[in-house]
Amino acid sequence: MSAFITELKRTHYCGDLRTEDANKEVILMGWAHRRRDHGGVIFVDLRDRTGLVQIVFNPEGATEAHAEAHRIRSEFVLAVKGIVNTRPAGMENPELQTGGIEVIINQLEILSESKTPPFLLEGGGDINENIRLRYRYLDLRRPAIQKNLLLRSVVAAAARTYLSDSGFIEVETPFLTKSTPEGARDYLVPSRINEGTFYALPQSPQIFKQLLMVSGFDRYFQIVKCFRDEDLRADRQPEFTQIDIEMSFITEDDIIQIMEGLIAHVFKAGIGLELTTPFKRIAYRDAIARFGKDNPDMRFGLELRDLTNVLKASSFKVFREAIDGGGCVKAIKVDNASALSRKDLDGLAEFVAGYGAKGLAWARLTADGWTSPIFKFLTAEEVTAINSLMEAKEGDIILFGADATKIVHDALGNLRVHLAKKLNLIDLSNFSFVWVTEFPLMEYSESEKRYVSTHHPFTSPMIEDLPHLESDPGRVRARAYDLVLNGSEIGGGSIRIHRTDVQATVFKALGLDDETARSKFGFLLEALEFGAPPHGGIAFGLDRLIMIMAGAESIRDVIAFPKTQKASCLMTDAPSKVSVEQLMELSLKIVS
RNA sequence: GGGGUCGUAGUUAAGUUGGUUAUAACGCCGGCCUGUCACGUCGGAGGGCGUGGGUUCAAGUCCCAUCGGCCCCGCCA
Repeated sequence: MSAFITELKRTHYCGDLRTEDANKEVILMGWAHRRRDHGGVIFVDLRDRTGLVQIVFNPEGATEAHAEAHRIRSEFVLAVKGIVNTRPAGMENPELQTGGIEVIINQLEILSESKTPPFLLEGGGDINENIRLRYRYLDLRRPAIQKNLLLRSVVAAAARTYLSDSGFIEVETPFLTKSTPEGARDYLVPSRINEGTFYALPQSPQIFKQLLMVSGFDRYFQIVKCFRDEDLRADRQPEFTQIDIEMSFITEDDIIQIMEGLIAHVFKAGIGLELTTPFKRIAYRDAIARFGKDNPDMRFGLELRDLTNVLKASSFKVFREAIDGGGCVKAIKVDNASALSRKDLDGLAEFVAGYGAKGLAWARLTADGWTSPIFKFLTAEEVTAINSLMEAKEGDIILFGADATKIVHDALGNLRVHLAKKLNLIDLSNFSFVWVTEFPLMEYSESEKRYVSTHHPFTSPMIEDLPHLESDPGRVRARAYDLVLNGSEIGGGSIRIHRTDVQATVFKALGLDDETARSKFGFLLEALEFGAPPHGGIAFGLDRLIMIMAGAESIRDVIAFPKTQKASCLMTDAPSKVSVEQLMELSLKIVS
């Protein structure tokens, strides 16, 4: 039996050895990735986080080590001592970084044995995710995931360096804080000491970072967990990490410039890519008009074009009713779309139905003109006008959305992305950044029958729109900006309100009366009365940023211990029931 | 709350219009093999088809319910 305690001290990592290390005596520690027993000589691929190296047990020489090596199985933990050997000519493995050498072992200690792993660690990601998540610690041994977490660490470190060097101070804000009425659903934590009351986990440190500006810290940052009790998606987890930033005495342009520097810095550090700054900018209004979304993916065309004007007088009922009802008709054009079959077009109609569109009219341009189910409903002039507006030519397909404006934008905006993926129109090596600006300050919520903040209630209105704040709140634009990367929102922020009177007006427009505003945000309103500097900030979603940098398909692949779509952890089995005693301490009772 | 999809040996999958002892590959166990690197080779073990009902002479295949994974809508200031 092995001692399970070794006198050996590691001298090298497995993946670091090169031909220059030939003839050195090395001591390695790692996991047996794979074993090839030839009856005589035994090869083992030894793995640690740096990679693989082949170790060799020869029957002559180190007899004891060779005998012990027969016991080695997958994922056994080994300590080995041996001599780095340049591989015999023709025996190099170009697939391995260490493929030029191998280590001839003269001492082996099995530090830990392993049960047969429930899945192979070398395959791709094609193992059922429930198995991977249940044995997450084994899944995390896979090089692909390790690489993602390493990238994450490098990017976080680079962000800290850049921000520290730019005069930002890292301050921690509380996790046990106060529930706020606006925004996402809070995760609640019952207070034992104060019976019947609850803390909320922060959706973001928003208010605290503003208070730090009032305190005069001038530049703050924090790489911090945030919590939102909402349903999950491929790019959304209930707990996620933000790079949270706030600055005083600045304007939008100052923030944007410094943040472009930050993003460029972390891309260089993380994946060695030199980004070109400044990034593009687009007003919210134009983003919606051209791309149907406020997070436009600008790596490809397929832009939306507005046909409402030329179809105003159309007798085609579907267009007519959409326009008369205050909606619009828009279209996107697919160049040389012969690849799109009739069946594909039906599939696209089904796709847009998911966004509330009642149908998807289309027209295929052939040598003889339009092939289209709606051709007979349109006049020759209308067809000509559409062709001209769409700049359509033979072989193209035009796809129409006619409905309430929001539905048209939703349907076509998402269809645009769907088509680009389907038709491989996206250059995956491209990183396309764009700042989206001039967001509406608030939007009318049908469900709540009132205006709600587009970002949050502390966002400053644009000065020139201030006069409309009470008369026409929907018209007021915000001093807010989102950073969009490849169609994904990776960050967002704003210049905040630093004047009590403006804040009060905004609360009022949001339907928050004085009393409610005082009880929810009294401390902030009060703080604004004690000399608040003009300030603003931004927060980046670190998980999403890493996801895009790593080319990961799921946010779970860049988080060490993620939750499933039902917000549970398959490894720890959280959330779980607690004892009656625990509930009693908290004065809680489960009623359902 | 809703839509879609998946669940068959440890893993990944196949399983025809319901029909005898449920296939394969990899992995695992054992034998042989001194140069492989997804080693090779010979042999072997291993599941009753997520769970619970139902239809039927007969269910992995059909129906209902339920649990779980994934994708999406709603939701995510």
